[in-house]
Amino acid sequence: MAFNKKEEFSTKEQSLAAFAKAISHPARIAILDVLAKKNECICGEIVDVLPLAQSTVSQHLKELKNAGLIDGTIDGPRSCYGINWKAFEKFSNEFNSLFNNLRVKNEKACC
Amino acid sequence: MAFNKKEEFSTKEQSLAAFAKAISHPARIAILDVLAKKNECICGEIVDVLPLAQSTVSQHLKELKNAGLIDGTIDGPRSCYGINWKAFEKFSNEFNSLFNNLRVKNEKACC
DNA sequence: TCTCTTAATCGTATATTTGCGATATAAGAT
DNA sequence: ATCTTATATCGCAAATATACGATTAAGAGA
Repeated sequence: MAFNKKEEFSTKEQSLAAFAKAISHPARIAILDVLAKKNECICGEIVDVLPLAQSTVSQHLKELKNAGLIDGTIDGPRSCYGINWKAFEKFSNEFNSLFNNLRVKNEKACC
Repeated sequence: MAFNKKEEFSTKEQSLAAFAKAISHPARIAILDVLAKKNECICGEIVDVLPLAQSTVSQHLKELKNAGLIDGTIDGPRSCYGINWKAFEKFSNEFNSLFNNLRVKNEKACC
């Protein structure tokens, strides 16, 4: 049981679900907000702003990184993060595609 | 530990995160797709289309319902589901607000 | 009434997520 | 060389999510 059946769905569905998952926690939305405001290159500043421990923030950053939404580069003793705008726009478009698709499909079915 | 710290974030962040969570599983995206295609009133048809057991589909439907994205009405021995387009548009707009907000904040920070 | 169909719910197993403290790592400062 | 600072990672605990089969509930039809 509890086998992972996610791969039985379409690639598009999986990709959208993965993106949604990446932003499915308020902490990660807050992180994106901080990164957008400061343009790039913030590290422990995020920890100061969020009500979470450093290790927890680090974990959330890792997830955003894995999802491709942010980039992280090591800059001396600290880490520099920034939004990957290219990936961000891609996802934003995919989202709107999904929304529009649902609307269009419904219009066709309706009348 | 593992205390839920979600409520320490802003209402907007929580609400967006909750919506993202609702569509963070391919099965739930697939369900929305089916509901859009058939306009409304589908029940066990979803089970036929998805590679999941009836009880699992029922659970996913419940989550979408809790998130407010779909409505379910009992129609005799069967259940009738449909997308709650009002809520859907609300979320769609909130999403685009988030995306635009991040873009604007970044432009200001940039130069 | 009894049966069939449809769907929700319960119980259970397993997997994943969330969170923290402690520890490791790595670069800069002293 | 050692100390400090910044972050990542490890190990753990608790909570949530995912999935299924079995059971329940409720209307439809014989």
